[in-house]
Amino acid sequence: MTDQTDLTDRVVTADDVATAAGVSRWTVGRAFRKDASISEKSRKKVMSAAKSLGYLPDLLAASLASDRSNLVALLCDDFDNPHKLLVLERLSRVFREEGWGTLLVNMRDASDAPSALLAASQRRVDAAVLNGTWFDGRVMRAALGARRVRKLIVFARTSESPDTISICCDDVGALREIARYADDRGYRSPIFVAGPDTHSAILRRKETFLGEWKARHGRQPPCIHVDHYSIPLARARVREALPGLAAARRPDLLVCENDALAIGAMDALRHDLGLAVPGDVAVIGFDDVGLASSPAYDLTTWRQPLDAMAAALVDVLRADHEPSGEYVFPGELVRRGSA
Amino acid sequence: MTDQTDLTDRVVTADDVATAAGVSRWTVGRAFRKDASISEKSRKKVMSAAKSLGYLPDLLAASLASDRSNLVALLCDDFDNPHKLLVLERLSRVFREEGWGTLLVNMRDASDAPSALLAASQRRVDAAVLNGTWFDGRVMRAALGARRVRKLIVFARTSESPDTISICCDDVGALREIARYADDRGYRSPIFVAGPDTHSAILRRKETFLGEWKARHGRQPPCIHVDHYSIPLARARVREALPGLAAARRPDLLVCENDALAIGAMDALRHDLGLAVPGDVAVIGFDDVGLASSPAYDLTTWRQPLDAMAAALVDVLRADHEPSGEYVFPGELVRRGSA
DNA sequence: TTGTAAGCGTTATCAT
DNA sequence: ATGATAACGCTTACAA
Repeated sequence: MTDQTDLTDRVVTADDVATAAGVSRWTVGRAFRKDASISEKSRKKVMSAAKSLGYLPDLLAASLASDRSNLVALLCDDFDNPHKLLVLERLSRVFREEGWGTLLVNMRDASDAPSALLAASQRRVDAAVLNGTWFDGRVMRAALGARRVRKLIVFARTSESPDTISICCDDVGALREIARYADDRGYRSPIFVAGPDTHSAILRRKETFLGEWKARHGRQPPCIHVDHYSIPLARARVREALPGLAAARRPDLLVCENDALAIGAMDALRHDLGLAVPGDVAVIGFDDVGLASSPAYDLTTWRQPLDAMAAALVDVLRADHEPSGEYVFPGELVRRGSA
Repeated sequence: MTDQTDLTDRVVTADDVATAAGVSRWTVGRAFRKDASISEKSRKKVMSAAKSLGYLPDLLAASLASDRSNLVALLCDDFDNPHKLLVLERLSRVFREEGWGTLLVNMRDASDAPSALLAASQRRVDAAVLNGTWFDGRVMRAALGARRVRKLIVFARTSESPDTISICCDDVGALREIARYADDRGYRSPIFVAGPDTHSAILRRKETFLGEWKARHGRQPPCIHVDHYSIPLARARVREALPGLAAARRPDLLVCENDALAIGAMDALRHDLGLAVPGDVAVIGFDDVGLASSPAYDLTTWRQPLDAMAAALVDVLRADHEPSGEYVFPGELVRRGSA
């Protein structure tokens, strides 16, 4: 038996505002919606009553009733990569600008991805944005099985599944141009530094570079694989791998799958192997993280078109229908001192 | 008029599971709660029915009914600081481990903070964790006014308001020890590199260092202020500020309020001013971001006790009552090559 | 241990 | 333009 007159510590509800404004509860709701058909007079009355009572619509109740949560899940892993911070900042910002809340879900590893997706679906997120490296086809299927995730968008990498939307940088075009640039600058014995095989294959950066170089010079450059996109790990792997190469295969350039690998590689070259960058070995990265422009690294790299990608993501999220396919954006080479 | 027998694309609800399992809807609910009193037999029946139907409890509806959302809002700004990535990863991970969702709210600037807090409160978050630099007392008051935010926790800095909980590193103890270390190592003319005045005052790192140094040597070291905790900005400010100092005040050490400032300072020293670190000028930072251990910087710094701080945060969030006060943890000096 | 009634605060839908 | 009805899917009582 709730006493309507006892307002102590009770949450202010639309009914309270309605009573205060002398209108119905539904009119209060309309006043707070953009598109609703309501007279200016009513809206004013409602708004002033709402203000004096300190009323704010309850998004939880609204979500339940409307079956739209205005929540977007952002599923991430790979927090070692400094590029992640750029993405998190940008996406959480544009989501908020669009009126969506950001549900950040930290996927620990590949096996964790399906459960992360379920966690999101239990909150009826309007969409799930996957920005990570460690999920695979299984995740996609789990996601599509979770009926409450209406939209599944793979951000910053291509998707293996045809049913999903993916928004990414044109990796193939990028690596072609990087190969051309390396060739033009006179480098002749590059090595490609790649991430873990599974993810590397999806990015298609490695195969593109290797293929393009082979087309130009008839031989495929060697590769170094790093198990994780982490700066210290890349450093360790490059330190181990380089001295083992026959002298004839000693590289004059390391083309790296991303900046984390590139920075780790530079650390190894300079501080473990005593080589000068770019004097002895040049380095090219990918992402253009903040550090790439620091004078300590001054890294030639590829800038992902984050503006365009974020804008495309918003468009896709806004769309009423279920779009699908790939949205690919070009990006640009950022020439600095390292190559 | 919903047709109960038409299951096409309908969300599976507790009622469906109840029917399938031959129990009541409430028993289904109990089966999914940890503490509920339910017979093992019923639970098994329910769970197998749930599994075969693909049922998962709807957290939205649960939140509305129970008035607990199991959502924690994480209000952040200062995404330029690489330390933010450590915090985001850690907190989103422990929240998930505890069964809480993370609502990431990106505060653009100081004026944005109150509205960010309201956005969180509209989702009935169980708690709001503030991890940022740009909010001030006004935000606190706005937050406490928002009745639906039950707990307000300031993370990684002290709070100005006595009504809030704060979990932070012992900045005062840290800077005392840094001053002692600098003194012991023979540095005699340090400069303190601080962030924006408002925030700097709250951290108390600057005043602690200055005070401690004055107590030891009778004079207060000069300061350089940077408007933002950003690496490039710190670089620019140090580049401008250092040459202007009289030769007698030329520093042999820069003590920096955090690693972002320290890294920017090192860039300026080495690449703009042609000075060797630590040969000509030593540098000390604060935070121990990933970059600090890179050989390019090899930064002596203070490691915030993130483990302990995250654990304390969980305890505070778990607590039924409303704890308050400051939870302070010590951290440790990480000695590397830069000082 | 299990079932029932009464909400939680909103919105979709229809009626006026 | 506004009001009324019936959900949305669950949980907290409390009764059996």
